[in-house]
Amino acid sequence: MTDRPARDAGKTAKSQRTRAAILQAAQELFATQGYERTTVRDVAARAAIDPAMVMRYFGSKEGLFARATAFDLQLPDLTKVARPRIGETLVGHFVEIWEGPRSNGSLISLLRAAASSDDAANAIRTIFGGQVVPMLARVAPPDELFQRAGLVATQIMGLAVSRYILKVPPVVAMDRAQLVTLLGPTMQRFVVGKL
Amino acid sequence: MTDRPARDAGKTAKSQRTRAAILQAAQELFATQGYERTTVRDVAARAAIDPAMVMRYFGSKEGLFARATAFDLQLPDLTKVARPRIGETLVGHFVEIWEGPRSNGSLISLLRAAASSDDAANAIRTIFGGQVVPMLARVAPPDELFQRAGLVATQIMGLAVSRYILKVPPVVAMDRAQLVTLLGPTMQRFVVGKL
DNA sequence: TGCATATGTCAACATTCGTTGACTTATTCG
DNA sequence: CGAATAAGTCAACGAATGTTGACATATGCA
Repeated sequence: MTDRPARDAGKTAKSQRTRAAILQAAQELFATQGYERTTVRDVAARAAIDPAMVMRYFGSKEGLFARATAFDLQLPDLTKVARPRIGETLVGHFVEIWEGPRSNGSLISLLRAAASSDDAANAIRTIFGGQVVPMLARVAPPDELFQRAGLVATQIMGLAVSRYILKVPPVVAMDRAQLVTLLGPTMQRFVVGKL
Repeated sequence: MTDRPARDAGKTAKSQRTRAAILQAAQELFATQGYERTTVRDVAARAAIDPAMVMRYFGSKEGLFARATAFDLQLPDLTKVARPRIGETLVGHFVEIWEGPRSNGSLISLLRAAASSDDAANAIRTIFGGQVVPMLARVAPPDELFQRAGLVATQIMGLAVSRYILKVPPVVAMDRAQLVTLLGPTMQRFVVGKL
């Protein structure tokens, strides 16, 4: 016998494609409808596969959600950014993550889910603690680091909520350059300015 | 026959009490769990009444939600506030609404629900258009009114999301006075400052 | 008191959901 | 080729949900 211990693991190229299709459908639906309103059947229909395949590949709806919302912010090294432009850089980077070509709806999915799930909220806190705080630690005053990180969170999350979830008209109407110009100074103050 | 056209309308004092109990239970649950995860049975259990009573008094779960999230921001008249303190006043007012003694979880309920419901998101947009914009119109430059209202939205909603939904630790740790001090200047700039 | 109306209880409904297991088809490899 | 394994299909399950209607009880008025 061949020593293949694993059964039903996605090995072939074809399976990778359907797996990716499920993942993409899930990301789109989670991002636009949140966790509860997104059903396994909806995901399967959009991916044009059988609902049972979702279970085969991801174990459960929660497993699928965990995979669909795993991502890396790829935050910049702020020590390599001209100090007066840190605020603008940060705002631009987040908007790029949300709207840029490589964007999937991951962060927005998580944010939507966090509204009714402590697990999702905890995932966002982990991202902040593990990615945003370390980034700020390189340029912000150490004794105010967490406070400043919290302030950054309020502005960044507020932008995301207003623009992508609540869809507040004037916020939706702003283009990326405007967002950088208008929110950059606030961000600058939160990171390295006088509080 | 008596010409009473309506049947089963809450007329007696006793019914008003149970009606209020249902409403309070609903507000608490909607605020902490969001719309989807809050079941009619949960509300009934917390109010110590029968699930059928919820339907009798509010028609449907959606009807209950609509009643539980109807509220008035009671925003201040900014023309009576010293101009340099407008920002601090606004931040303090919102925190008071959210945490003060007369607070019910209405706004937070709506915010949670908006994550997965376009109707709820639209309700928040209506509140902004009907209450926040008119308030700002009395002190903000008219040609930038909507843009400034949008910026105010990003900061206020961001604070609410970070503090009450995501529960970002440093944001939760700040007391009201700190919030006013830290976010006041940003608010000030968004309302009457140089953009 | 006695009738009418409001208030509350109970059980059941139809539907939808996540999940499972048996089955069939396609693919790989000796 | 032909056996073994992966990929995909199908029908059904048990549980939970919003909602309904029949029924029982309490209350107010003539």
